[in-house]
Amino acid sequence: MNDLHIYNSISKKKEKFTPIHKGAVGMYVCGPTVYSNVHLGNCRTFLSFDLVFRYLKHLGYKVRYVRNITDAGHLENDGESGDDPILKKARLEQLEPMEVVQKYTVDFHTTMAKFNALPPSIEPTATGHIYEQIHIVEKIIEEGFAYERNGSVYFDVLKFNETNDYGKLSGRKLEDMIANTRELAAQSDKKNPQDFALWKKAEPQHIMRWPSPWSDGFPGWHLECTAMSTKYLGNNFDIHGGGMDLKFPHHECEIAQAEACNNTSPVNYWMHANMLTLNGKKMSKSTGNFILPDQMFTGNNDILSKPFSPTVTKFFMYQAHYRSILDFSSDALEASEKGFNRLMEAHRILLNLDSSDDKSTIDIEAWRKSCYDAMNDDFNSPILIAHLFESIKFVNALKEGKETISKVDLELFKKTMHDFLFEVLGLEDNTSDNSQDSEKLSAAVELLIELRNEARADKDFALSDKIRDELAAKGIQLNDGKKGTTFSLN
RNA sequence: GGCAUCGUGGCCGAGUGGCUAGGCUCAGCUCUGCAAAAGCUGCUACAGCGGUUCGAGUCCGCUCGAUGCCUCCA
Repeated sequence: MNDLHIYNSISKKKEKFTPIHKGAVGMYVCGPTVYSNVHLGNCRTFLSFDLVFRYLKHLGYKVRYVRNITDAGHLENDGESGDDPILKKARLEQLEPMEVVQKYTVDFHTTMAKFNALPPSIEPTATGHIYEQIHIVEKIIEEGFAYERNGSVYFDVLKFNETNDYGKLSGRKLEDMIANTRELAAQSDKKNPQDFALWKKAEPQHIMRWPSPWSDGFPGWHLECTAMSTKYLGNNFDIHGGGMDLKFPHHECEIAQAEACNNTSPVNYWMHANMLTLNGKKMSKSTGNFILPDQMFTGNNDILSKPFSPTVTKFFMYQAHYRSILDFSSDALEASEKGFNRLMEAHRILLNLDSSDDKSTIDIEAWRKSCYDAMNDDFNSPILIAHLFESIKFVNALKEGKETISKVDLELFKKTMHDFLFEVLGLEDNTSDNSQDSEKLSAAVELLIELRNEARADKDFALSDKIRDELAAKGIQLNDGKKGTTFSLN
């Protein structure tokens, strides 16, 4: 079916992808914490995994894609006085915590829809899986890898590390971590600073709380992902993804929890998407160094020279590999937009091409293979896009009759282009919508083109240039070609 | 301080040790009444220093610089 290789963060190597169950893939991706609008950096990660999801499906796999919504309680810091960002926001906006969660979950969904990202197969919430999380804590205690203190339960990292390897994902050694611990005077219930909370007792003012065998409280941050991934995908599943910044401690803790609980390594392929930077620094909610998707789409921001559509933004992101840091700038986006428009124009020309020959003078099969080779090499979308650009040369040569193509090859060409542009990359050609309004506009502009051509025939260039320039000023550009004049909207 | 990643031509950005990535910009040409659009052609770079090798952007070492994680973050 394929020769897909995936870079596995835990082995730091590209490995041939072999799913646990033939023909099916289980994939879990850490979703957003819904206490504010998702910013563009958040979106990049989800779009990276949308590409993975789409390509796996395109290859014919039956994919169960689980992406959680974190709607409860992890703490801003691990100290006793930690604040839950959702609660904090609820106070700030004078809303019930679940109103905050609802508001930003909706925002997340509408934003991802604008990017034409596919919804996951299952989108579970932390608050919907309290029972499962409590159950895991009980099991970890039973296995002897957790202890209870004053109503809270902590994972015993040192104990775990005696029999397992804590730090194998992030490449850390526990002894180094201990050596580098800055002794913060905070009076903690933890035995060791490296331990992390599985269950936290709620302070009286903490609204989001659930009963448990240890206290009225809330689950630790890392726990929900273990609970929900294993519930829906099994104790051992194929792919776990997330942002690079979650590698440590979040994913490390997930491995520890799952191994402590189920005595098996939870994930076969760990994938980490790299950061989107702004001014050379990671986009981040807490530092304020970010741009919101809607600010991009409307142009309502101080960073960019003009608005950019969701599909252009996505195309820009896919021109870099998901494991590379990508810096965000107006120049880079404008370059992408021009390239994107050229690609879409070529695709429209391709759709109107006919086969006039039995023989092909271009090797579509080889080109098609190079597209798959690119994606099979750890989802290398920039290489794929380079090949798509290469095909523009074919399209133009065919259009001008410099090359020929057989009927079979032409169909294959069209299908391959369509598949990669729209199914795999999930782009949208929004430059040519066929709404009724655009048909009326088209009729009007066609009339002006006709009048202009009459003026040109009469050598009345003052008039013909006026029509051309005035339309251009309105964002309607006339394109004079050999076969007549067409127009495009800017 | 610890762990890790990265440093590619004017800009963005791929690169499995040996063959032109690609996009944007720019220049020339074709087309055009002139333009624009489109097309074609051109632009050989890999932070620095040393090493391995017949051969290194690609491997190793050092130096410089940047970033990420080590506290919530995609």
